[in-house]
Parts: sequence; structure tokens; C-alpha cells
Amino acid sequence: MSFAQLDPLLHSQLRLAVMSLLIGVDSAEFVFIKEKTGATAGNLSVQLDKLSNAGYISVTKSFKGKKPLTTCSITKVGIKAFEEYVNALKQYIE
Amino acid sequence: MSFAQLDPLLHSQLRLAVMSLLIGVDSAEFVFIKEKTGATAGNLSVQLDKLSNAGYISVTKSFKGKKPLTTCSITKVGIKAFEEYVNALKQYIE
DNA sequence: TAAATTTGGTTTATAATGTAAACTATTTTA
DNA sequence: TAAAATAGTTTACATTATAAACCAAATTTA
Repeated sequence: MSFAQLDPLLHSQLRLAVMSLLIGVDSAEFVFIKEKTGATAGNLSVQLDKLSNAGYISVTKSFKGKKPLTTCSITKVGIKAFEEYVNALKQYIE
Repeated sequence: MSFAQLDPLLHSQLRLAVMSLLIGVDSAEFVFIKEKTGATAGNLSVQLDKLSNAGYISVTKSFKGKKPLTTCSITKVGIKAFEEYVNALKQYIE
């Protein structure tokens, strides 16, 4: 095959946006990611789960005062996957 | 929204590979595209239809000797869509 | 020359994916 | 205290992707 496989987990607009966001910061809260990506809470929740299950991000649930607080950060595995995805993608768009 | 929309028609591995191929040539035959992309004939047939219905490519059916011959080429609309997609994508990966 | 295989596809059924709507639980505000 | 807001999760549905089954003609093989 002349075209490299594009990691299907990253080849999704919302999940890619999340990874793109997280790669630039130490960590980010659910609400912040939601606002930056424009996603609905439900959709974001599902996609964060998928990234988390793949080990691409880590998700920590705690409380800010008495409200739930979900904090996400990219993992080493996630950084590697993102970089590989970008390299593969360049083959398609350059 | 801070992330631009990614044209869903182009944000698909196979359709993107097809467009990537076609943008570099005058035209290409079904079998050639199939081999270059590694797609199955059925999947390719469906995806070419979608690109064609969107006006991103033109598909010509003729005969090579007595065998059917499907030839594809990218349209101006397709080139523009591809370029816009690439620009939007860069926001995610740079 | 009849049967099997290949070529070049299309159609269709199913699996996978994405997404919004509905829901839960708590908290704040009027 | 009733209504609305916050912070999410669950679930049902719509869309998409894909492979398998199919078709018609041509070619090869026995």
C-alpha cells in the first residue's frame, strides 16, 4: 500500500482537536476542552473515554469544591501516536 | 469555535487518498487507484460515487477494448475543497 | 466447446462510528 | 422551595465504512 494507515482513533475531528489541545498544555479541564472544541458534553465524554481507553490521555476525576472536576492530560503514548499520525497524514496532503 | 470544521467528505482515509492521488495527475483509472490505495473494489466504488456526487471528481465510464474502463479526474471544485481541507487540518497538527 | 477463472466493476447487508438527546446528581439562584 | 445551572454519563439513533455477494463479459483451461 502506498498510503500509510491513519490511526483511526486520531482520525476523528473531535478526538484530533482534543489531542491537539492537550499536546500544548500540561493538563486541561473538561469544561475548557468542551469550550475550545465546541463539542457537546455528551460527545466529548464519549470521545475522552476512547482516548483514555487507548492510553492516549489520562483522565482524573476529582472535585472543585463540591462540583465534579474532570482533568485530562496527554500521555507519552498519546504524544507518540499523535506524532505518528501527523507524519502519516503529511503523505496525503503534501 | 477555535477549531475549523474539517470537510467530512475529505476526512476519510480512503477518499483523502483518492483525492491526494488525483490532485497530482491528469486522470487515473479505477484499477490504478485501487492498487495505489489498497482499497477493495467495492469500497472504492462507493467512495468514488460520493466524491463524484459532491462534484469533487468526475468519473467517466468507457471501454478499453471490450472491458469496462472507469476513469477519474479531480475537478476545480475538488481542488478547492482539498486545499481548504488541508488548510483547516494544519490548524490541528501544527 | 463447455466449464472454470479472471477482470472490472456495482449492490447490499452488516459492523463500526459519531452524535445528540435524555438522564443523573448536585448546587446555586430567585 | 421551585427553577435553573453545572458537570458530567448513558443510551438510542443516524451516518459511515467495509466486506461479502453479486453481475456481465472476456479469457483461459481441460
